[in-house]
Amino acid sequence: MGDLLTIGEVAARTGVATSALRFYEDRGLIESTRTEGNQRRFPRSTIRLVSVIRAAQTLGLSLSEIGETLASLPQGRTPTTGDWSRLSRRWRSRLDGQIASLEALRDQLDECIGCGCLSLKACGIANWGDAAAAHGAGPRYLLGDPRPAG
Amino acid sequence: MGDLLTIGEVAARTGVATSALRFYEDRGLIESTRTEGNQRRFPRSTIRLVSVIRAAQTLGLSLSEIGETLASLPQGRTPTTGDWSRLSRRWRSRLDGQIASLEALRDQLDECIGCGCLSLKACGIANWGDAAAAHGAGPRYLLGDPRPAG
DNA sequence: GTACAACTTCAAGTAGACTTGAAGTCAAGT
DNA sequence: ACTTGACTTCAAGTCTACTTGAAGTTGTAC
Repeated sequence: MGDLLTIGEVAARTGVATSALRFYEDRGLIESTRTEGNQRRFPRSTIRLVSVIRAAQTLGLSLSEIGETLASLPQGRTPTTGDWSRLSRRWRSRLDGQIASLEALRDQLDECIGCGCLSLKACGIANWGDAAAAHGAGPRYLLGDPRPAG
Repeated sequence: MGDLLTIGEVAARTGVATSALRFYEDRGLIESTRTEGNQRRFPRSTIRLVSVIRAAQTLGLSLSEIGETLASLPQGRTPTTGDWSRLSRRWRSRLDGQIASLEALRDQLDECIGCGCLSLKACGIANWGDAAAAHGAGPRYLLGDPRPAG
């Protein structure tokens, strides 16, 4: 009723499971204070923060990347209008890059539809594989994984 | 030298690790014959097939989905020009959908850049979280996960 | 003052797509 | 023949992002 929310309230308002919220806290993405009885209490701003985290995930960012970005905000938390704007702009760039990747793939696919893929040398599909391989082995992120391997 | 390749040769030509190729075979995505000494020998067409598998992964398809699609090809393997065209067209649709999702997200982000995200009610960012939550819990696929949960 | 939902921690499980390692076999060059 | 690199199988490990379960504690409504 003050401006502190229980983990269940945050879960209800964000649609994110309490287990996920504890997980986020564990990873340093969100923070809480504790009651005398050791229960978590989150500031209201956590709701917005969780929304931002979910949005960033939709953009393909990993939790650790999101954490780094959030940690780089001036005071570490409770960002200002300008902070949000910068964040939005940064993610917008990433989004643009992803869209561009997909469009390139679409163009290749269009060529492929035309050629029927019977000539490996002529068809772009052969190069898709090569391009993907250039990123090295390991778990693969979607959309031409712009992330470094580390 | 004939038209049969060792697993190492397929790996070298596709950039996909031998362990991954064995994994694909295990999942029924590719097939091989065996030498008398029990070593795998792949037809040349496997190179193209692996390229297609990688491309499909870039589109966000899971290996099992890719397997289903490939299995639905007329004789199970060695597809014709028309088969590839149909595949390409199907995947092109998916690609278009993904691009549309990202563009929608970009539009929301643009609104957000304008509003500064200080008003939860007015800003689209609050709805990103809601939209994501609507997909339910569990491992999340990128790009508005168009896949069913099963 | 007690019932009961909601909370706590911690360990283990899940899914997808592989990789790594162990222990042994095959193929090709000299 | 023999070495050596490529191959074999199978089990277990890796990574991300969580979920599930067990066993116990807290907060609040009645």
